[in-house]
Amino acid sequence: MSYQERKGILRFPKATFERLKLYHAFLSQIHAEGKIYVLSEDIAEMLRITPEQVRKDFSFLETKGKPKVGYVIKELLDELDELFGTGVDENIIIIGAGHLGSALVNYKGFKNIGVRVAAIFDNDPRKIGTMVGDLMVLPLKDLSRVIRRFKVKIAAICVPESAAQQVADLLVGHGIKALWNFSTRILDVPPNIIVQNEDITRGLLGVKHMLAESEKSSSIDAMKVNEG
Amino acid sequence: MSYQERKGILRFPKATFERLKLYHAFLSQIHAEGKIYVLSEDIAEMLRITPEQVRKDFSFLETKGKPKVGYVIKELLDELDELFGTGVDENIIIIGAGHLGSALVNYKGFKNIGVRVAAIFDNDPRKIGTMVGDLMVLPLKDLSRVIRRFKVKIAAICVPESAAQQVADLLVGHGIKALWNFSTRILDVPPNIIVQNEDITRGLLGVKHMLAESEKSSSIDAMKVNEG
DNA sequence: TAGATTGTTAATCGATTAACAATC
DNA sequence: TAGATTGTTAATCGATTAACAATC
Repeated sequence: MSYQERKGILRFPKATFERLKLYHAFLSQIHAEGKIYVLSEDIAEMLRITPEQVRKDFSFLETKGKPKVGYVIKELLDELDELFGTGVDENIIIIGAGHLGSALVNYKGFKNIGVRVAAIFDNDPRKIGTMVGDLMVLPLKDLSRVIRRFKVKIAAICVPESAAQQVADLLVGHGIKALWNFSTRILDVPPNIIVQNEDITRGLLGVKHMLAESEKSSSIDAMKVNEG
Repeated sequence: MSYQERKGILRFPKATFERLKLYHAFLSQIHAEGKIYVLSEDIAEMLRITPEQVRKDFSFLETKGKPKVGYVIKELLDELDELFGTGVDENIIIIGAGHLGSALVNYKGFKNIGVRVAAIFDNDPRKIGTMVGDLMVLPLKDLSRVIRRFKVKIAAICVPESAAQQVADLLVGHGIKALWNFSTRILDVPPNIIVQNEDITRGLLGVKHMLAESEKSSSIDAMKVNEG
């Protein structure tokens, strides 16, 4: 029985799921460094959580550790890879060929999580036809064709805030299921559409706040914040 | 008594603080559209939470609403602006003049949250001296001078994963207090250093997972995920 | 074996939801 | 006034932490 099938039954607490993504990142890292085993203590230290939390989270997985030895990194990683479907490639499109859109096209990390950029779009005639990385910038009229051809379900919105809602409407109209929103705009879309807000200013607001706090009191814990 | 002073006493639950950032974004939006009042119901709908949650969160603020009228948008916004210190400018630096670093330099949203990019650095001789937006790419040897001169506390890490830890060590060595980490690397830094992980692949992992879930069951709620 | 580490259950803590009185 | 909406307290739910037995 695969994870896909089991998932309906075996559910993770939301908080656990968020941390599983971090474990995945850290485990990939130390696996690449050639490490074989890892202790809950090692993971906890890097992620600034407790070892108990790590073990509790892992108790939702099938991988088991050995007392005094820890967990086999590869085993955890394989289970998480299957859980996150990093092997199953998903085609995404990017709307907006500005700085951010271009950065995404050239982003190297997608292959690790089973994501591929199928196309990039813009409505500026001066950008259409130019190359961004390996891709030629397409006009929005090609949207429908590309979405159908590559079975695209996820679209990244990299347009100015003023155009974000309009673009979201257009994408939803063409059957896009999930919006990866890099604009600061809070999007208004039907409830069945997944929205992942990636507005980076929000992270910085938190940092500014923590800095202000730490300047007053020197005893600060839990200052490592992770997205997710 | 200002918020800065009060903050030590008046604490927000962490979950509330995260939502306050979203309220701030949404309120900015409708304020710009010229709206004067807002109901907890309106906010809840856009943010995919409940009106009760909104009112509960607002109960930690000083701004009060009026039954049947709602909240004065400007009043909420002013309080949140003060709370987040969006008026107090903070200088940040960017390490890595690749696609992402350049996108950040050109990012328009910083001014809304009181952040200014003071400089961008790279160690590639071919990039040093070139212009990125209004800034000239500086060599890392200028780091110390710039940090002191602009009282920089926050640094964005936009270098490849392989260089991220090294860059983090360098920055911490120069007195940087908060790392805004765009690499996929989980950084190992002293506990008094604030780390905000902005690795975007993590958001996409969640989206892929939700898509897989929604393909099995059609009754899905809580699918709008916000960074924080 | 003794000591270290895992895995799990129980206790605590924090966050959300429900209920409802107050008020416009 | 009646109805809608806020603000707050109490009840529920979920997540973290503590405790500790199992095991290598």
